[in-house]
Amino acid sequence: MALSEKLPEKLLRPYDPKATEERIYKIWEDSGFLAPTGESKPFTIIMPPINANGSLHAGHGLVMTIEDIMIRYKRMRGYKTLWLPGLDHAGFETQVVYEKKLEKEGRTRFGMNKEILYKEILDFTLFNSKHIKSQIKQMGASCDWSREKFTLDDDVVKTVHQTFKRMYDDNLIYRGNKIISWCSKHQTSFSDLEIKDEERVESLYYLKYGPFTIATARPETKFGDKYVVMHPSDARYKEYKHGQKIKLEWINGPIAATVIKDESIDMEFGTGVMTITPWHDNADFEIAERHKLDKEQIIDEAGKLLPIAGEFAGQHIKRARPLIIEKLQKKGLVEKIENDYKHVVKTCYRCGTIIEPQIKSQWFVKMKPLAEKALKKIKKGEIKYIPEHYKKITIHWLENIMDWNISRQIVWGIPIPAWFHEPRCIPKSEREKDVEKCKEIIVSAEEPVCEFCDAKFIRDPDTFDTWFSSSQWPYITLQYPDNKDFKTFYPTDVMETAGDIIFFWVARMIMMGLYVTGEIPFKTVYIHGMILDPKGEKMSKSKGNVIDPIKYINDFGTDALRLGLVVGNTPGTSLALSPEKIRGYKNFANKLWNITRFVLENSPDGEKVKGELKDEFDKLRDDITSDMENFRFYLAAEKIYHYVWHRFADEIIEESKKNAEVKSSLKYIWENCLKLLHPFMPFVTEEIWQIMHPGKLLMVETWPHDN
RNA sequence: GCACGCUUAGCUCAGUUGGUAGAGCGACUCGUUUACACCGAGAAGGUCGGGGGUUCAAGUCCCUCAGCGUGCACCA
Repeated sequence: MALSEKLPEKLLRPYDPKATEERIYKIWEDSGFLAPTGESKPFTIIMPPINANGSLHAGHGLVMTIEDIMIRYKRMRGYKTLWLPGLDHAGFETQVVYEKKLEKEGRTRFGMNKEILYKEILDFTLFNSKHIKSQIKQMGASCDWSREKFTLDDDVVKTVHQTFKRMYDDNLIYRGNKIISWCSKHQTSFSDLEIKDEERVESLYYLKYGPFTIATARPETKFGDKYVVMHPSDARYKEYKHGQKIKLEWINGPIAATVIKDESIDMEFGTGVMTITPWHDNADFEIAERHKLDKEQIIDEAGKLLPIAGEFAGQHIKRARPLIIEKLQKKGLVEKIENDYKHVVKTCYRCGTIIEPQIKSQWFVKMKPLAEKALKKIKKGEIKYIPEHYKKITIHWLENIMDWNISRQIVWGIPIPAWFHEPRCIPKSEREKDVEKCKEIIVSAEEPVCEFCDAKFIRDPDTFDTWFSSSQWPYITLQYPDNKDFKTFYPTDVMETAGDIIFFWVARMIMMGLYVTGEIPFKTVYIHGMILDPKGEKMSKSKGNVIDPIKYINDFGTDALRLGLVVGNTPGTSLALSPEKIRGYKNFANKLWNITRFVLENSPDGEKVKGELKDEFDKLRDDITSDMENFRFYLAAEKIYHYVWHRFADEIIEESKKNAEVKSSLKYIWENCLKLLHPFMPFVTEEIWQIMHPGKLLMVETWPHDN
């Protein structure tokens, strides 16, 4: 009988992803199987929340592909799978994107009403969220939309506030007046991780400072320098005593300098003598703290000199430097200038502006106690890292961790629930002496009332570092502490993310998870590599080589893109993605289509495979299953690809044309191949399954196993 | 300065506990026979960065050198 008469008409034409993918996704969504079902063992992945300030990029495409592969595999293995999607307000990142938008419109955030600015960014974010979500669906992500979370949802903010209060009460968060990293362009402080080191060649100025010569790369900070520091055992300066005062002529006239002896001085550098600017330099700040020295601000938050600079006051430091040198030269205070001084400057990771350290009152998290708990768990191997060397990197970072500044001077973020007492108490007439009991700081989401006086509390205008809330993502999304989801799905199974946020996010999630819940937030960390452009270069907007994954989907179909992203992509290693590679996998999707046509036309139902063909397939199945269990998706994908095309299609089907027994085995093998392929190429395999088994879903078929 | 990673076919990369090198793409030669030209058959192409060591056996383990990349620290 000519079975082809029964074939659906579309099977007679090439496979058309555009006519298929959206329809198939809808079927999955409507099926209810995107949510966890059944009472079996759970398998959980919390999706790294996607920044809602743009479009999906190739890296996101990879996240969606790898996580979906894991979820689909486990779902077919019968696990109660939860893949929880989320979107990120992405505090500073989004604010920067929005500022650029404002700039294009000829506007600026400075001077804007804060509420209006917040509302505008919120609208912008919500608009982007819709777009991003539809792109996540285009990638075929079989995540549970009924549990979707946004980092500014009320319950998220509530938990973040609770954690802050708990840590404050536990003395793990403190208000510190310390030296912090300040970006004068973005007008906010940063944590150490947002600072990028950049090597530059600049001038090193040797200046006469009374009887000494000091070397400096930053003459514009030197106005307030009144301490001259040297090593206690430097023989060259043994005649000068610690605390000795020396009168000398400086930039704007005579000053009295005080000699300080400190062991942190490198006798080999320059002349072995330096002056310090504690307000604008980390090392100088430390020296000043040790010897309880005065600290004076020289540069304001916009990068302009303060009145202490005399005639230079109000000038931007960039412009002022040559003028200051000119003046020093006129006064005969410049001994020499070295123009090839190579050193590293700290810059803002977003705009490259040189970071100006400033002393500011900010909130800090005491990291040492948190890191210790995390280190114990990681060293014991309770969290598995793939690839493993990320474990070493994490341990190294945790062992040398510094306190974390979580205050940001930006509008777009979760407000810090802290209130400061008005500077002056307003005594309640009848109990005047109670005023001494007034609390300076109260941590509370709602405005507090002072019990002891009539003064008001002023809200901390700052917002949290976005990573402070992100680091709580696993237990927040599962609605710690009382929700059934938290009890069922925490600790989660896999955290799959990019290597560049291993400290920003992964390590902090471990610390916060352990602190708040007492348990690790995930058992395995899977770090994927970066996606590079076809030439192997990092994609960036400024280089103009950013690849839009949606373009690839339009040109070749999602399944082809997914396979292109996963084959040959070992964890932690970068992958150059080229259209040629993806085109190859588009052809493969079509190959599946044609195989199906041949199988349906030639192979009867119900036959099982026997003998060598069976042994061969069983070995492949076991091999691939083992690869899936061990996160070797790049190998599993390649193996099934190779078997289907070059063994099953090229040889077994050809053989079946002459051999009836082989022919009768085709359908059984093919159906099992489709199952093995499904996690990688969900759309085309599901579409084929719908043709072969109308009304059934491949997504929830059982993964091939030993009978 | 310290640490980590990479170096395998023209290109992009695999190679899981050591067993005598693979895939995709590209280039080459054929080919339309029961699905598929978004195809098939065939052949070409590598002293696995250099050097040394362990071993019966090394792309794989150890040492060393070089190049590339990344992270961290110091930085007057």
